[in-house]
Amino acid sequence: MTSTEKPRVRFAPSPTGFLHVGGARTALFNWLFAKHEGGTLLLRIEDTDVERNKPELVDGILVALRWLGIEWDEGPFFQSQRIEMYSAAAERILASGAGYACYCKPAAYTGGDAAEEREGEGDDEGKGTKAVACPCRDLTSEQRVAKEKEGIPAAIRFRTPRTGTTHFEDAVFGPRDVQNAEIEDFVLLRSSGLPTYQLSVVVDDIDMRITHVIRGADHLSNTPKQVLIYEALGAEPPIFAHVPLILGPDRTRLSKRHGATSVGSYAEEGFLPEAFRNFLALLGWSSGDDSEFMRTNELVERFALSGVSRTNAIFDRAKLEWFNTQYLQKPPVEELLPYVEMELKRAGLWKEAWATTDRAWFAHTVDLIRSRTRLLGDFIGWARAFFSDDFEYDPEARAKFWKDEKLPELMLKLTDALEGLPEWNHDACDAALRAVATSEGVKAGLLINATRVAIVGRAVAPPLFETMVVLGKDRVIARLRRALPAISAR
RNA sequence: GGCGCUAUGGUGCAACGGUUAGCACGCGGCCCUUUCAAGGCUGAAAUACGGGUUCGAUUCCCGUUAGCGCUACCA
Repeated sequence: MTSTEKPRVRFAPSPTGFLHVGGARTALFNWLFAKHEGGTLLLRIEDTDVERNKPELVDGILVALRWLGIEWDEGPFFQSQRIEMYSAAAERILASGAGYACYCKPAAYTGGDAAEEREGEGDDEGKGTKAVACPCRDLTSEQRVAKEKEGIPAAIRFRTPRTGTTHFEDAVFGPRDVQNAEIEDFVLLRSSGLPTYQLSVVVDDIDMRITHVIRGADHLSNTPKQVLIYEALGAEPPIFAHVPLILGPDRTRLSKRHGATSVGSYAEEGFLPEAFRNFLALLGWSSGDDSEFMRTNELVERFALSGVSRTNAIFDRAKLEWFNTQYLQKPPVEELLPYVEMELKRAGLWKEAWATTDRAWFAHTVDLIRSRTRLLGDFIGWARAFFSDDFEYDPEARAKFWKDEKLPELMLKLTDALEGLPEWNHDACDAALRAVATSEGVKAGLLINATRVAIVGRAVAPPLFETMVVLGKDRVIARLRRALPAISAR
């Protein structure tokens, strides 16, 4: 890469049906880096594994990326449609002598068992040895011809140098030198003709002129193999940036056991994309100072690979929720309106007027409610009564605030007093209620709390008088009268 | 097993040889108060362990331990 060139990065997930939070963070870092540098982000689907090569498994990833607001400039490209390139590259490596045909039968990986088996057998030898080369490495041409005649399908392996070291630069982990003796003769092209990850990733990154490979640290150990391929192909390796992994609360890799692990599930739960982004950005990266709440433009402005940490991070849902609360409450309400609209539509509560004639009311109401929300679902949850007359009284709220025996009588008086109000605003309601409390010799809080339950059905809600104004006189009076029997019944 | 990476409160990050080790989430308390939030103040809480190097180590080096990753004809 020449210094005048703008960086080109890529996000290259394999199709798993959904976007994992770890993948989302990798995508985010790539995106932030590209935006910050004025570079280009490509999306590439790594579907060379036939079992994962299903179109429907890609959709979930695209949907999740769009939800996150991560847009790519080129792609998506599908490796499954570029197969010829990989075999051509493998043939070139074979022809150059940097690779060789291997006729061994594939040793299928079976998880921990295989590893244990390998340990178990040959206790005396083989233990603690360096990477062993496949016997096919040194086949004579006659032997090779014989194998071919037998019709044994060949894979192409890389002929790793037995000596020397392989070097590469990692923007996060620094310069790295690995002993070639530690690197086995890995497979480039499977006997099926399909490439392995090591090959396809390099061929594509060369072809797509990728300048910075930003990916999970789980790829760090295999990077030397890829550098070897770059060299065999006569290409300059990119700069690597391996970002630490995201772990579950038990410090193991994030998985279903830890609950929600796909970004789609957070979208459904009512998290805001920007809150999720901000939270994710801080998992393994910091701006250098103590800034945490950073709007997206600030994230883009401040993002740098030098701020990426080398230690694995644990996904902390409580902090995610805190971020969501911040993003629900701090930005201008207008930004929130579309999300609330979607939520209301989902619950079948949406009225078109709120987008037109009553837009001001809608904005004001959302503004009032959001001061005590944590998730978007709260708007149709405890705040349902702001948007619908069809709501229920929370049993706990009733038990707590409709307990006083004088309440039926008091509430009737209060309702009448409110109904007689010539003006309906915060102060008028406030004064009317306090007047009743004073003349009846009770604390205003008694009436305030009882009224809140009557008009919104909940013990937890925004300040009462503002709520009354937003709901309007007619509704408040109607709801108070409707609640009277229930209050009497307690 | 081999190779590698990492190691600051429960969690996420600061401090990149000299600070009373800072911030945020979470937790406790107080203030505010009309419920609940938000906000303000405040408390408890950390340099994994052992050796070096240095006038001085969270910081540099070595070892130990622990966690994680890789070690597939998965990606």
